[in-house]
Amino acid sequence: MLQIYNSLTNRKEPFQPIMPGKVRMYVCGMTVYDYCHLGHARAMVVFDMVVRYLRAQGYEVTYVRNITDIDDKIIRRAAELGVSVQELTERFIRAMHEDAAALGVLPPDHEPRATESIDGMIAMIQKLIDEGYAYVADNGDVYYAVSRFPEYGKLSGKRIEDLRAGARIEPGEAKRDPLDFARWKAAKPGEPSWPSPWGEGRPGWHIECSVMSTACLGNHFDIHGGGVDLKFPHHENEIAQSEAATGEKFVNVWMHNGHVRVDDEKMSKSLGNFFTVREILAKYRAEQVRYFLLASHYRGPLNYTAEALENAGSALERLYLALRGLDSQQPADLQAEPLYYERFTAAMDDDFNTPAALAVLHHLAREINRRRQTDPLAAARLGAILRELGGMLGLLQDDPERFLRAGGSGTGLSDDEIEALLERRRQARADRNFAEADRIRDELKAQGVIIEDGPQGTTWRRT
RNA sequence: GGCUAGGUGGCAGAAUGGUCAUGCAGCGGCCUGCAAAGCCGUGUAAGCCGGUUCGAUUCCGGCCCUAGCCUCCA
Repeated sequence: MLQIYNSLTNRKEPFQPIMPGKVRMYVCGMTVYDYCHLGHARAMVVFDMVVRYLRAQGYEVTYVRNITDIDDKIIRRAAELGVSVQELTERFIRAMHEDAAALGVLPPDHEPRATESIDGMIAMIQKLIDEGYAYVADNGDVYYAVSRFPEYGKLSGKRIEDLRAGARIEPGEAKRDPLDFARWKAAKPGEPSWPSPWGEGRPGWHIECSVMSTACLGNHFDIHGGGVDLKFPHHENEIAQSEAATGEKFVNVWMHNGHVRVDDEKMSKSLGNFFTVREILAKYRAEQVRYFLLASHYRGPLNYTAEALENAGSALERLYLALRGLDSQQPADLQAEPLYYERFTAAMDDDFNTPAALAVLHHLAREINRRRQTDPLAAARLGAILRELGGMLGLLQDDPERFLRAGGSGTGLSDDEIEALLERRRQARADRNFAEADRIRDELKAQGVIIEDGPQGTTWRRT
């Protein structure tokens, strides 16, 4: 039975979909004004893993991940770069899709954009005004009246009094209460704007997620995810808006992934200590990065270090080495070796414990290596299971030989050149000229090629 | 200051009231012409102080420390 840690109740709960066999899930995507950094990548990979596992367990999943393509930072960035808001957002949406694909992140079923949901936002804001949850201020802004929603703070565990003590009102705002937040911002000159019953303007943050999620998934759905930094105020405000507007419970299970850190500090744009996915992929293999992201539990912090990335690469290489040379035509019969499948499932059912699930993959690799000489058929069957379970994590889907020969760092030698050197070495070994054979091996090693002499001949891989 | 996580071996990182995590690195052995890969074996642990218990890394309390949120953020 799948247990998921619910941020709303702060404990693990058995997962019960609203509609049997179906899961409706929404995850907050990016605000597209720059390239994805590793923190964004973590969120994408973590929830991709969740979707893959749910599907592998037989659930029919509808997965929505939005794009926020209008907000203050986007407007500012476009102005800085001297391009239109649309040019800017298109550029970074394309980049985000490239990064996601590289990391093995499947496209969501729906990817709504804020700018395509303005009508829905206006409708929801109007509803909030009609119901008394929002008001039009003197300056033309529309604010949500937090005091009207008694359950405000239930997700983040905050009390309204505490929040009010630290809250402040920015110049130019016309809130009745410091906690109130803008739902519609009156247009300023030169900014993108849309017509509304309250005049030209643009939506405030938070409303787009309430609108896009309920539009795609209904007023009440199963899972809502995002980084922990969105818990407050973003998700708190989403609940306040959605439940006030629809009168229904919004989301059953809230899932929050932990931060990526650098030197024990949160990786973030404002601290400037971030690494973009592009920078990282220039140095490390995409699947290695994915392994790294899944090698610690999704709710915990994840420290970014070169050592950890290299460690992930070695661990992944071990799994591919186990798969190399096996008969890949064997079907994956998970029930044939129930021990591994049961342990894998037990790990994943425990709030998506991917580190424990990866340990099961390594147990499989060891068993394959033990048996590959004495019982190749059994080894191949275990290999099929290893690939199948790896697939549930979005790993091990590459051809092992291809993966190992590709290596991480580029080498100057082409495949043909390597093969030619290996042929010369074969001859040298046949002549028992080991000095020459070793010289060629050292030459290859200097070029980043590791060779292995086995019973079936010599194999090679790039480091 | 308020709220929330957490402090595990050389590093990363799980589970667990008494027995193996796992990976990387180390050491010994096997295999190999020598390597590599692999297999076998092995060492290293639980922030500090109390308490509960036959027994605690695991439960409870206090303290110390770290991170996050409280303002834009995945």
